[in-house]
Amino acid sequence: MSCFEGRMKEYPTISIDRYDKENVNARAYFLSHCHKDHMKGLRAPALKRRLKCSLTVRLYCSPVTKELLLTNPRYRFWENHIVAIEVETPTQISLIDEATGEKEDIVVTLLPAGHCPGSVMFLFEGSNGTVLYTGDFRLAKGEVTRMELLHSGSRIKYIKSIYLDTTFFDPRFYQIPDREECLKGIIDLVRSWITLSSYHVVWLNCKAAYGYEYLFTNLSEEFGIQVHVRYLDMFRNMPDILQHLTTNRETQIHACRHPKDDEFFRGNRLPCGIIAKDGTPLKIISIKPSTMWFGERTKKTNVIVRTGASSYRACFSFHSSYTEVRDFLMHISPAHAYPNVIPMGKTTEDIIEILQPFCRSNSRTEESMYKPLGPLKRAKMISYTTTDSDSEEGLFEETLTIPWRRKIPNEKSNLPLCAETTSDNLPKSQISFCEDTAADYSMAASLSTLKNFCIDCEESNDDDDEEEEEDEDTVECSADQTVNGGKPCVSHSHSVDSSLKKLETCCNEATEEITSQQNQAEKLKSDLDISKSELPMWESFFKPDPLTDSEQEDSQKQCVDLTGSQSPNLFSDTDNEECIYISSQNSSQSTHISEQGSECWGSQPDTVLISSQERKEHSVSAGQCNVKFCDFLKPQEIVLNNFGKTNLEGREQMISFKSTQCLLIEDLATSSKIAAENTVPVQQSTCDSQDSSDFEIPSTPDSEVPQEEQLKDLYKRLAAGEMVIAKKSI
DNA sequence: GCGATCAGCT
DNA sequence: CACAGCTGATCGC
Repeated sequence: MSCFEGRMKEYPTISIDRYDKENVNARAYFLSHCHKDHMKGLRAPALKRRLKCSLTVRLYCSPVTKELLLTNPRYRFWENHIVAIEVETPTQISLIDEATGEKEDIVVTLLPAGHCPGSVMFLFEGSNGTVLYTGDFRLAKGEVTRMELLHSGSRIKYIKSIYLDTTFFDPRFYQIPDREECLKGIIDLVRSWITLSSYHVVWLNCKAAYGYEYLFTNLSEEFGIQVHVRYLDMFRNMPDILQHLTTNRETQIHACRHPKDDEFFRGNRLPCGIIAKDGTPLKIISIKPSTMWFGERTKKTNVIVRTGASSYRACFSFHSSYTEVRDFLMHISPAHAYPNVIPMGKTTEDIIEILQPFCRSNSRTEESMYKPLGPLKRAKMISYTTTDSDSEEGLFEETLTIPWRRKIPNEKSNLPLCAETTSDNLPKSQISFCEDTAADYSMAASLSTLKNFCIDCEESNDDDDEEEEEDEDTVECSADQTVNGGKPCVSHSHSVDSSLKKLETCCNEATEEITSQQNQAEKLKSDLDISKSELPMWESFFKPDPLTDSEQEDSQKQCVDLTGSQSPNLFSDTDNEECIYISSQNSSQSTHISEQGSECWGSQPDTVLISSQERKEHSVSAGQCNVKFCDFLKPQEIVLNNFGKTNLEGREQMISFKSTQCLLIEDLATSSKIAAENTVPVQQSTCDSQDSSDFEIPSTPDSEVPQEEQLKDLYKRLAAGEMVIAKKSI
């Protein structure tokens, strides 16, 4: 939840995402997206009075946010005071003090934030410097490098301050599976259920908030079935979303709400109360998208976890993970960073301190001043337009001109369409977007988080939440795995020996991982055609601990039970490497939850883990993932290459702790002028060949890659809680 | 009656 | 769980 008070130090006469108290008197208001915690005071009497008295004050937001806001009758009074600004269109705004006539000009640019429909970041450029307010955001690693308007030429603009979404800037959320992986997990689960019969329906237990549209539209496209929701009036002018939703209850995918929907579900009824026409009871599973629930889990990182007889949790996040935020912040490298979200039990100062190492102006000035200033990666071979006349427009401002697969929902179909995969026809660019190399985590940051991480990844989860169902038993850490900052965790006791042993194992594994990354990075440099499957995966840190023999037996037994004789191997979880990966080749022919299985669920002992952990190349080749990133992300962010030069550079930089490159500090006046002149979307063509330069990895002069022994020593010292100080090698 | 705030819940 | 948002109780205007 946002704790941002509404005002930025640099531009205190404007208010963002807060409209109470002193914010009422702002010269201009900004709204990043339509979530209630960013709308505090937005319909309060004080603000209504202000609007009546003022001739100049306006609320600025994206066109989609304006639409969503004005659809709510309670906010309709804003109609004549709200100004929609096109995304990625630098726009000058005059901030006028109505009492004195004093005027200040500021250029604001809205940048897509990938949080929910209409969500944006605000980039402000004016006499007090360039500042970025991120609102809430979810951007994949590397995406920031492709945001042209954060760059000047090929270099990142000098950002004086960033006001940052720190919701998951916490090692517990070190890595969250990316959007397409989560989506794919859900799609696979939904497919496995609704294809059993027309009486099999899924209920998406989503909280009433904007942000799940991406899920609904993709499910709808995948299966050709509209998703039942209680209301859809807010999307009346957004055909892209509207066509995938329905208020007709006769569908197999529901996202409807009812105040007592959990009670309904327990009674095997949907919140909307729909029953089969012939009286046959519907067979319902619930899928609850969650992030924090998964953040607490350390043993399994599967994107889908069965939590009850017919209940599942699906990993789904509107916010960037720790590594995503870190990547974003490291690329921006602002002089100052302020958190918008303060976790319980922490103070703003605590978080500022954590953010400080990623800023330019910290004490280790020279080291931190060295910044690769990663060149802006431009989209290649993709064109898009703002004036596309087909029905794509409306929601996300701009539209890809390249076609993506589109299935028209079949409203009348009673039987679910087991959608055939057609991604083979897709240009690869559409599905290979935003793969991470995973090799580009910075060494130093990894080192600095290792200690926390080791502790974290072992943290206990005596999670006893979830439905009070008889077979409830999510497989979690056993007591002897518990380490918490060297102290026993509250819920479990354990021996110090076993803790140390675990820690040591963890560190050894980490060393191997880091060494592996080193080698891989070297290999990357020499072999640009390297297969991505060979890239080291930090996620392997999060791999489940090997199951005990009995657990394995249970797991296998359960898998067989559930799948019957159809495809027991699908459920093999014995190698502890990949959990259950359902390939596109066989998933359409074999279901992975059998009818028979479902009827036996009451006696099933453990959580069933489904899908996930597939390597990146799976998500590319499997072709099941019908992702329309453009729904949330600007087309220019879709690129064909994925090896993050910036991050590799950053990694190298951090390995060698060198500081050789100057910062480009932009002339503010020039910057403002450029911004003001660019009142149309910046679409400069990249005449210089980015194709090759994106893959060039210049080595830092005199850099020195640490040896394994050195790293081991570092880890030992980190594990022992010692302060590790990097030697400057110049 | 309405708004603000908080506890409780999901 | 602190995600985002509801409901209901209480208090003040």
